[in-house]
Amino acid sequence: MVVFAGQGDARRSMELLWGPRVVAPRTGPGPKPGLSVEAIVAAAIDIADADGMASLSMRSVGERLGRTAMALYTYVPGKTELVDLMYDRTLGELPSSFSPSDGWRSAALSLADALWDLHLRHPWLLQVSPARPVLGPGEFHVQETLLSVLASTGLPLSRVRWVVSALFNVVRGSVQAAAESRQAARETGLSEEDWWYARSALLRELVPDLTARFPTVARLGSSVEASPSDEPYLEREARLSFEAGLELLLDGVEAAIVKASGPR
Amino acid sequence: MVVFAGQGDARRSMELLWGPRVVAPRTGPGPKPGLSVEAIVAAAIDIADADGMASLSMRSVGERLGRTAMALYTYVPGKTELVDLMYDRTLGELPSSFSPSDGWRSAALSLADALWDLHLRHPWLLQVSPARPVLGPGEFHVQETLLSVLASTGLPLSRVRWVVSALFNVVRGSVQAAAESRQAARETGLSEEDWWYARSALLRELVPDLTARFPTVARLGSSVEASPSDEPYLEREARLSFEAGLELLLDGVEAAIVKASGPR
DNA sequence: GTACATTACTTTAGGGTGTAAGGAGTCGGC
DNA sequence: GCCGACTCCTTACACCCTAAAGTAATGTAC
Repeated sequence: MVVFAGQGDARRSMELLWGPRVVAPRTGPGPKPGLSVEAIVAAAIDIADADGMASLSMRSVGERLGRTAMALYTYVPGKTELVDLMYDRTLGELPSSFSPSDGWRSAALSLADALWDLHLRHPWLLQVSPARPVLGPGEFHVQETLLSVLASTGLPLSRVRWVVSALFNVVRGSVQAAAESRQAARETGLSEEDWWYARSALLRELVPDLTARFPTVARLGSSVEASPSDEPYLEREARLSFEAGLELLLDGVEAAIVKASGPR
Repeated sequence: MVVFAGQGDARRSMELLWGPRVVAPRTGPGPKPGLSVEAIVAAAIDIADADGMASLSMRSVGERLGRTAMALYTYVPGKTELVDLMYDRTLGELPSSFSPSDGWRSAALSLADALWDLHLRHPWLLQVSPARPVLGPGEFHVQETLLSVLASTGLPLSRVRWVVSALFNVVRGSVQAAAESRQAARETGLSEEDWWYARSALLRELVPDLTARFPTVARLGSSVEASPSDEPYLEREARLSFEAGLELLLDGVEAAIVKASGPR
């Protein structure tokens, strides 16, 4: 299920997101803090990377740090805020140097590539809904990078905004397919090919009139099966879909540039 | 959180997806079934539509039907399979008549529109991950509709596949923003404008050097604030992003058509 | 008409989850 | 030396999904 974000105390959340990463040692009474927000977030990210978002619980994070679940509540208001922090810190990992010196198109391509890699390294990112903005430094960083690269097209910023959002969606959608292909293979133990084979046999048995009911899909399916490969199929497919969708989108951008500068 | 799907008994799941909607009355001993798979799925969809995926539990579905949670397990193997059924049945609602008689572009536009509407009527669809295919009739129906409309461009089917996936991703991404804007306003009670106002005030306070650190984002933000409207902002924004992204994509498709048929 | 197999449904129970509440324990400042 | 502040833990509750076992209802076969 998609994890929601950002409905707790706004000020507290924002302070956690933007506050200094290393807190100055407290000068008051009481025992020294044994943990820190950053340590908690890092542990949570480790867990999510290794075992997926389903394994992320306050208990599991606490255990990894040698504490109980409740110990975390001293540092973090709740799980949603923790997820926000994980999301934002991870987005902050995106490299920022995409010089448009070689033209906006190649910069956009390598930026999209970096985004793809980022999501594949942290597949749980895809289970955090991007719709409600977190408004943290990482998110701003990504937006700034995307916007500034696409702004070098010369298009008005208000249109660049749409381009950015479409590009982001295309990347997210296709990398999601790739990530879940991997995850599924690992979790079910079934290789993807075996899974697919079993399913299509079942389909043929239970729905004999499949090709008649969905002719175009069937046509596509047969053309696909004719060209097998050693690579995991769905993952390669996702990568191709990513590249093709991106090209399509950038062609659209190019057309928009021509249209905007053409009738001068 | 994203709901996963399809890891139970494959045969049972497929039979539920493709089997007849009205089961023939059983002939044999035992009490008469008081429920049916379809009734359960319909109740679950009602709950998800009204109160969101978070309120969907086996208990809540059972209660709505006047039964306990466990009663459902006679009809449905588990919650994941129920979600699969909900997903697939809902996708089946997509209208299918998009005649490309007025040209592929207008057909694609109205198809995308119908997809948008469908997702806005059933926002929980966006919380079901589309990566792992359910392989039910509804999903096939959507794929068939998308493919056949885009196939009328004349592009080779293998490329149409990419177009379909990119289009689907753009729709999903933008409608997700719109849906969660509504949902957030309803759940938090805070109007979106108020929410945004509070957040941006906080941002200015906690991050005084925001415009220096993220100049492009800041430039966009100021240009946006200059043109307010009575409509909910994020939702309108999402709709505009949808339309613009779609146009961009279709421009890309047009360019591909020209390129393919040009050098003849 | 009665025994039996079969099915629908409930109850109980076990192992998860997030987190509210209150009770230790620990340290600095007076 | 003690107080107050603070961190951390234990306990507890309210949910969640679902396995297992028990109960009631139904139809068939004798």
